[in-house]
Amino acid sequence: MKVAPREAPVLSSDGGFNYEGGSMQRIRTDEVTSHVGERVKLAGWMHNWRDMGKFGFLVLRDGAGTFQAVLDNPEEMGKLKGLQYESVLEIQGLVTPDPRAAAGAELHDCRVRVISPVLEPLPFEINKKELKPGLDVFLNHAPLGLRHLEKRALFRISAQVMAGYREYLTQQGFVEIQSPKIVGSATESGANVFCIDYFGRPAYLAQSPQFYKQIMVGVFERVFEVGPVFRAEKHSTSRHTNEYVSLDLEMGFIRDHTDVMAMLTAVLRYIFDRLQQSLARELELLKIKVPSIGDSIPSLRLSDAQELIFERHGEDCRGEPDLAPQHEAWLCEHAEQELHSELLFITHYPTAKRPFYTMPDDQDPSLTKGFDLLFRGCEIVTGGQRIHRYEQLLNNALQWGIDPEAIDGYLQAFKYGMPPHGGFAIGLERLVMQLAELGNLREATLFPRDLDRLSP
RNA sequence: GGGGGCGUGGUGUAGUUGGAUAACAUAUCGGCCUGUCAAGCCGAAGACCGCGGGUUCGAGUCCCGUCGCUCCCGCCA
Repeated sequence: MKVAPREAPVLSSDGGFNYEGGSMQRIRTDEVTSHVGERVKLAGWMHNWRDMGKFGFLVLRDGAGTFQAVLDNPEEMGKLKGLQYESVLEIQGLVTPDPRAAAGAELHDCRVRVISPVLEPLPFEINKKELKPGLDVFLNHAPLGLRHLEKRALFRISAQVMAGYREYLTQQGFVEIQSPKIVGSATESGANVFCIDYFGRPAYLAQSPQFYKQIMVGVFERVFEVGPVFRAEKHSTSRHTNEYVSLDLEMGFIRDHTDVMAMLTAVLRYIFDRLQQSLARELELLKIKVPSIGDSIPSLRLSDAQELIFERHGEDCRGEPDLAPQHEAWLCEHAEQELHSELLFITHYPTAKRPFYTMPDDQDPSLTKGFDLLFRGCEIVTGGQRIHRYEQLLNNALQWGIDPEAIDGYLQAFKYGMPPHGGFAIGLERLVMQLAELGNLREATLFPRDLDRLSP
């Protein structure tokens, strides 16, 4: 891009935020309307500038939102000359009520101060209603693109999902933990792990807090964790990345996996209610329809689900150990039409397909007390009851070809007594992706790590 | 690891069975405008059509290779 050289704008002598007359407290854009008739100071990014000739409208954006200032002084307007959008400005002005302004008020008689000028044109527009660039271009410019109001709304939702998760579980007597992300052995066989050099010894990035949260059930009974997990799978799909945030939980003294499913149902209901209360504007902006959860989420056994697919779609996947993405989509269609639910539990996956610590079903030990939760056609949670007796767990480990030595620390918890327990892991980005009906998991990830994306 | 699709100004797209100065929107730059809010109007600049080779009188368009992106499958959250 060729840019004509311009004259650099005149900056304040300190170039910073504090200056003479800077004794006035800066307020945020969402506080302005409670200062009608007063002079206030705002600071933020030049979101838009509509030059009408003798005057113009400057839309300033800060962490809270946007606010309009009217500039009609040639000297103040001249300070914007040569500045691109996203320049950081400070504006002092009189809060004046005006029905013509979207907020019902605006700043008049403004004085502008340039804090950080932006001189190079932006690679794409971020002050329009919709963000135009394709995924790749967007992600390469994430530091800029994430400033778009829709992206901000999305990641506020993401933050509130985490906050709601923490809030509800804390109320229910759960203790938040942080398990190590550098581990000495792979948690679950099969899944690929990232190997790192740990002072000359091989170590791995944790692919799940599974062992640690189970161990901590032995301490607190009820624990949860919000943290990153790492998967070295070389997959390239719209619903996988190599690092994501896992909302984990593990709880003791359960009757069976249905207690865990009930807790999951309750926490999701709480999160969804909370979103509607605290982020109504963001939900509206993104046209998000939050699903309603009744007394319970409908549930199907895997074998029944497969039977249903055979009957309704003619595809025979009966006997398969797992569902294909197409099957999940079909089942969710069915759940929405017949059961009036956008969420659907699938239970009783075969033992052979689940990890060694999964509790087998009492009636049929070839099946497990494990479940998945599907949401609008995509798997967002996996969970189940775990084996709590030492001998049974040890035998299973051996049967699965796992060296007990390698998971010695984990087994220790069981040797010294563990209650019946179970838990689950929600994929945060998956949940948000499905909630906002996005086409790609990366859109729900701030800085996605995938097969060939390591920055920004 | 396997399969499909797409690469055209900064960005997003159009470009017909191969045909002459590659179009549109927006951004950028200049000008006009006292109520914009995806501002509007006038003007300018900006792309050798990802790269390499081939077919042809002629390639953005067809073929081969290559690189990049994207989607699907396997695996999973």
